[in-house]
Amino acid sequence: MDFKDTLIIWYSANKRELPWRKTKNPYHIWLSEIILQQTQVNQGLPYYERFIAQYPTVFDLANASETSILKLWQGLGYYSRARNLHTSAKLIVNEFDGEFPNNYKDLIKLKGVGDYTASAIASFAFNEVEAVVDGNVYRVLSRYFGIDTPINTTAGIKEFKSLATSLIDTEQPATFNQAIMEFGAIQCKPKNPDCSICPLQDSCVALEKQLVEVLPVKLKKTKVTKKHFNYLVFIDPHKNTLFEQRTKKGIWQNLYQFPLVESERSLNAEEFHLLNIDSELLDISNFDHSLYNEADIVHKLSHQHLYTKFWIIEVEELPKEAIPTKTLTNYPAPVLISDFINEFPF
DNA sequence: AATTCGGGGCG
DNA sequence: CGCCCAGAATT
Repeated sequence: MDFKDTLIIWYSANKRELPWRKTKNPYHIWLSEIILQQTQVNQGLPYYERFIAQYPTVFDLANASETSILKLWQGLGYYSRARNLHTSAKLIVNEFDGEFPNNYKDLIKLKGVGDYTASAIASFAFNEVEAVVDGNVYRVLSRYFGIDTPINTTAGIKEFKSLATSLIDTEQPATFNQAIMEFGAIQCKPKNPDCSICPLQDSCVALEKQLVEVLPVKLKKTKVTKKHFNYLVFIDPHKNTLFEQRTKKGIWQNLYQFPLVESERSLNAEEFHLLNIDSELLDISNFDHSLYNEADIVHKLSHQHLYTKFWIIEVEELPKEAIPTKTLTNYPAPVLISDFINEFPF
């Protein structure tokens, strides 16, 4: 029995029941694939259910505000996915009359849809013969064929896409793609796979050469940078506060936060008070403050560690764009901020 | 080709 | 602590 048949038989016996596998609706499949980018199934699942419930069609998503989409996305990370989702939904509605692109070539033109996602939608929704190559597929192929080409290089990307294309079951591309990914997620998993029960154990090069824990090869990523964040939590007598949108490009773009002052290092109260906090709308030359957290709250991201302090500043008056603290949870915010909002007794 | 984008889970 | 996750866009 060949590679594809073994995988498909294994899949039929071991697959999980997942909601996006029960539909051919390209919009729903698209939503699931964007949500699942760099995200484990268990983490993405509740977000998928909420998005389907709140935005049942591409028209609902296109007509929504970006802020409400980001709010529903809150906590999932990589927020450009949500912004691109909205951009592409509007394109599909306004330019394609709501007709979803139905082939790889057109799908990959959508913002946020690259080779993997275009292949996934094209095969799952439209039965196009296009091989998916995600993290699972890299692992399965590199191990089974004993390939040590680094997967995060141009050469590796080309080599594995070509190999996957040569292996796909052209009669059932959707099932093959699901099968190889599920196999990577459950059987040929990153750590401590149980090769003794693997249906491919007799022909797996990595198992034979004891390379299972070595493959796939991945070039090391860059080191993390450290930053020091000081959030200014103003509170006036009416329990209003300042909460503003991050408009700059970069991390957490278009999410909301308290006014932020970065510093070179962690500040104590005296050093903080000496900061020249400049604001046209706010005279805070003489304010009283207290420190919410004595020790820095360390928020760790893939390539940044954020050492954070929240400074509570009680003032008599705030500019008119101040909002009631009760409404803070209506806005999309980074986990770092929303955790504070949920914790702090306003 | 290298970097940037989040957050959570796991050994 | 480092690596991984149904990757893509930007530099």
